[in-house]
Amino acid sequence: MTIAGENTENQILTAASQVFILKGFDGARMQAIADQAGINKALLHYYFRSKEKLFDAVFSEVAANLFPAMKQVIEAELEMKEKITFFVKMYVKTLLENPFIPAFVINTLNTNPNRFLTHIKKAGINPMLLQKQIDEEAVLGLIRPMKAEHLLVNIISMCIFPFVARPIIQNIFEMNNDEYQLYLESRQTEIVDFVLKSITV
Amino acid sequence: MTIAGENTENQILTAASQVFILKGFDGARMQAIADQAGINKALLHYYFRSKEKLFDAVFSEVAANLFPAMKQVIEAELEMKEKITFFVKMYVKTLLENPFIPAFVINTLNTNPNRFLTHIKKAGINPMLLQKQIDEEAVLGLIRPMKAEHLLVNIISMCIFPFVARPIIQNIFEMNNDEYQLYLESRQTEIVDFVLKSITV
DNA sequence: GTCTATACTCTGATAGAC
DNA sequence: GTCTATCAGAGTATAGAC
Repeated sequence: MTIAGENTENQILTAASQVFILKGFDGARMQAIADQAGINKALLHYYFRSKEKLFDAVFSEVAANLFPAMKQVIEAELEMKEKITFFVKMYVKTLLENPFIPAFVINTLNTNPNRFLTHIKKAGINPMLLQKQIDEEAVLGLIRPMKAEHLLVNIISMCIFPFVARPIIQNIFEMNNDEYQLYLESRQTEIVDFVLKSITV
Repeated sequence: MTIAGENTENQILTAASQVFILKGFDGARMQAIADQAGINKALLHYYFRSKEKLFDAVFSEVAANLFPAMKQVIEAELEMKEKITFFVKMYVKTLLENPFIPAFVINTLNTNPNRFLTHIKKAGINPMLLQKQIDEEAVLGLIRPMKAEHLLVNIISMCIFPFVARPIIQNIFEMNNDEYQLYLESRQTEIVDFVLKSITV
């Protein structure tokens, strides 16, 4: 396989990511992807047989990067409060670098559930471990007792939502783009504060 | 205008809502809407000139019901903690009755931002009022000082997110559909608890 | 591997009969 | 108002030359 081939394949994947993420599967056009990659439509089909297959390749890659970092933090050897602090900062930082990923996943999830289901292997996150730690620290009086499925979802909700509902929030609070960027950054410490205050006994 | 006409128009709007909400603008097919309404495509164009206009009609209706109830609670004459309790319970209850609306709005927001922008009149929510109340109650020591744009977004995030990320959450925590329904219901009190504990001085 | 040209299907929209 | 039939354009996919 020639070097040119490798490059083209990556070019296509990069272009496809951008278009699919921005428009979703149904809104994306093969022509737009070809343009973005600086090639023609025929070549897309040469490398990936169909639009579906191309989407799968993109989605796999995106999905693959969704959980591992999360899992690593969740399973780290840290006290819960440190873990939360670390997790939120890392997670919001990642989102700031990939602000359109969450909406893309949510969109796929809801309008093309079948397409998503073929990619679900398993998140790989073990909520039992998290629950165990919460229980232990609750006994020690470090935090209050709580269900893992609420704590984790609460935290992730607050991290992600401002990225997917941006236009609405920006409208309600009348922020311009620069202000919203600052707002998103400020949420890192804000969410940590909010959560820690809530779980402190 | 005949009664039959009125009925047909409503039939179309109902069918169109269902299809658009499930598939998004790009994924929706006029044929699917016609089938759902029990009529043919031509009649869709007779009542609404184009797919875009039909979508606008649907989206207006959905968007119109998004904020008013919210606004009413936010501007009610209640102490902040009561207000939050009332708001969360009402809001999650509304979502349980319309579980696909949030994903639909988020999808439209992100893949067809222009389409959404034509509908933004103004949320009508005045965050200044909320901030004023927070400030006043903070002085009285009823709650801790906080920025309205964080408190409100935190609350709404936690209410909405489990509805748009359902498949992922359900997968991680290995819940079946019945369990997830119970989970969603349990979040009403869970979110209230979580927030009140956080904002208590 | 990459291109141009084209086949074929789907879909939004219209014409015209009833 | 409602239907059948059909058009025009867009979009995915393929054929075939280089």
